[in-house]
Amino acid sequence: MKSVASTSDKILDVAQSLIVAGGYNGFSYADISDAIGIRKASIHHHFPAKAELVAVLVDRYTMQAQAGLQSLREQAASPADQLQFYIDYWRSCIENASQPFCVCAMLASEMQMLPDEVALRVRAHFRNLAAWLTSVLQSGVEQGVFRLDRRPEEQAQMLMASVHGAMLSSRALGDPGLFIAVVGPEIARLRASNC
Amino acid sequence: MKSVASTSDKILDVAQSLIVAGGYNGFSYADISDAIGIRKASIHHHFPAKAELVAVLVDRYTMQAQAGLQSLREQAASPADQLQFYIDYWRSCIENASQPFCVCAMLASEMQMLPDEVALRVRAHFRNLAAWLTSVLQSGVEQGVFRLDRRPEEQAQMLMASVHGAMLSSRALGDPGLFIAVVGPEIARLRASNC
DNA sequence: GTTTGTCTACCTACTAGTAGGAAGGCGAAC
DNA sequence: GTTCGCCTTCCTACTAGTAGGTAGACAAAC
Repeated sequence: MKSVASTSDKILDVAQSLIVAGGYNGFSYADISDAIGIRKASIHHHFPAKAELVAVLVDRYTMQAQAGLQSLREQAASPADQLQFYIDYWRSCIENASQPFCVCAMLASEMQMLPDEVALRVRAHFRNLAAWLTSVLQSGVEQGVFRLDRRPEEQAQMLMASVHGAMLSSRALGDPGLFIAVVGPEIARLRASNC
Repeated sequence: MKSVASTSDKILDVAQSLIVAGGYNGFSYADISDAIGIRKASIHHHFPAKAELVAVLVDRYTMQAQAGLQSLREQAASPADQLQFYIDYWRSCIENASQPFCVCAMLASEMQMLPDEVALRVRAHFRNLAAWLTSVLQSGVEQGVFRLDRRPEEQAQMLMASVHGAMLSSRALGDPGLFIAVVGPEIARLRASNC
């Protein structure tokens, strides 16, 4: 329990923001070295190979995300609030530019050339997120706050795609507000579908 | 009017499929060299710098896309069919793996580290596509085949995000069928919103 | 006294890009 | 109708710089 982040955490932090910016091939050990003032060889001491570094990074990211989503499920009053908190999290990440893209979404776009150990973990994150969204939607239906016109699994996939697509449009068009303009109506529709 | 593709077209073709697979930093002149059996220096003769190659590639892609979308507008009977043809195009690209991702969507994810000349063109493609979708939705509303609960521009952004997000999920989960499973219901909803 | 973390110094392979020349097509001058 | 110069295309051979990764020394901490 140190007061400052450990070197390996600092390495992962920097690597993560570099991946968010430019993907797997968009950063090098030299970039990390420059950013935190440590020699390249020292990074290799903590993470012998690049694929391993990114695999550990994705593991950490997935665990953080799972923990965050799990606590959302436990703390937020209704499934509608849980969904709202989830997209609000990303809205703030994008609007204050602290993390304008999901690491796993970034890596997923490069799926075809990712080392296996990384690709498997990225795929797992997508499955986890889809499962979480499905479970939230399912609960919402049971509690009568959502009215879906598709099975919860399908609706969850649609929602996840919308979130990632909104991140991409937001980035492509350089308009942080576009994220919520796209995702907002999408979740509003789940609640208001009272035909 | 040659029977075979010119060298520069072959270079662009190969570069495009390499970008679709791994993005801007995911290919090199050596990769193209290997693929079409020409020396690296010869590629530099046609495209002196990498940024220029990709800029020309995006220009070509955008022009092809614009031409295709334009002819869709002119040929397909109703706006609903136009939309259906559009997503059917991508469905077949993804299912037969001929082009499992949009070049500009791929590049958009790397926006932050793209050379300006490329980034500007990618952004233009997003604007063009959004404008086309807006115009199709608008016509659909006027002809009474669509019933939107948002302004056409907003609905177009939502649809575009859905398409790109569906491509990403499809790739991340290695499930080509997921694309249509996500996008299909999304456009079905535009037609069936007869509350 | 071994483990941990960092360093300097190095390696090989690859990156984008350049210099300069050979081979051939083509139109004009003689 | 052949020679001339220009242009295009491709080549070999090279550059400077960067990629991921390694070997081994050193100091502090356990």
